Amino acid sequence: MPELPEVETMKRGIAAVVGSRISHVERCRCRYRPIQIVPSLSALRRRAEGRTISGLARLGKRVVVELDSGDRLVLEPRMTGLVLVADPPNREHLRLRFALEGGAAPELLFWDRRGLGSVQIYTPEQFIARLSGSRLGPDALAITPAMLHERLARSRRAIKVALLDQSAVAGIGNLYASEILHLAGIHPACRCDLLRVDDWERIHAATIEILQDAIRHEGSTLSDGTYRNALNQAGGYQNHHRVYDREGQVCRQCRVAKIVRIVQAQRSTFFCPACQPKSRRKSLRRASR
DNA sequence: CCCCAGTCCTGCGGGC
DNA sequence: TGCCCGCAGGACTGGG
Repeated sequence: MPELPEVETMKRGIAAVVGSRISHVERCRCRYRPIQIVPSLSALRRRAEGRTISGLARLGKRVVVELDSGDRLVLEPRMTGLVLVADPPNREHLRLRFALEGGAAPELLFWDRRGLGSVQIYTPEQFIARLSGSRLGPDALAITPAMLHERLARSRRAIKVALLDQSAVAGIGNLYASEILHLAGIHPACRCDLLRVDDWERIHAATIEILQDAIRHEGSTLSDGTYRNALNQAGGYQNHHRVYDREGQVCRQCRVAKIVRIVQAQRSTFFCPACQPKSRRKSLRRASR
């Protein structure tokens, strides 16, 4: 579930690892299938051990650990992965341990309950080839209204489905796509190619506002409790959700309609039928009555 | 190229 | 009480 705000919170939470030297990389013994390491555990060890962490970045839903060699260590939590510098929720799902020296944090941990996450080590060239251009779009907090329009406006897909396309814009996942469209007042099933310029401007503004607000609250920890920050603490944004996981509850904006859940591309979408009408004309007619 | 369905994985909750 | 099934949705792949 970690999307841009959760991954940004994880990245900020591990700031203490910058300047530390990675003394040892250890794949934890556990009864589950080992998580994917690209290209391999031995390559990760060879290229990371002895190196100093020179910086941290985030790209979409990935944490990027920059090494003094120029190599980039990419931590990709996917559904249930966590990046920690404190004790993880349990030991049994701990996947990878980076022992550190010379800094404030003794270790950097990758924990993943479902094991869908992935860890990669890339040269600068490999990093660009894998994580830019046609593979991964601009980060959702760096994109401009014009870029968003350019990358999505010709698509015939529903806007909610298109916002999940990481090659168009990186960082938005299933939860925040619903939140963004509610703030923008746009029905999630609207076809991208039927949206107008001012619709894209509202989607862009809502994207920035929702993601920044969620970062301020350190992300969303849903009822399954999986997401935690780098210190194994829950986020707070779940208490501010406009629509996500609120099916049947009254819309916090209009205070009249009830939130509806639909399925798009095999994923849940939540929206308010009053605040997000299918066509603008209908809502204008309603407003003028 | 565009888009969708299927796949990976584990934990949990509902139905019987 | 236990077992089975469906669901959760990150990214990727194969195929229409």
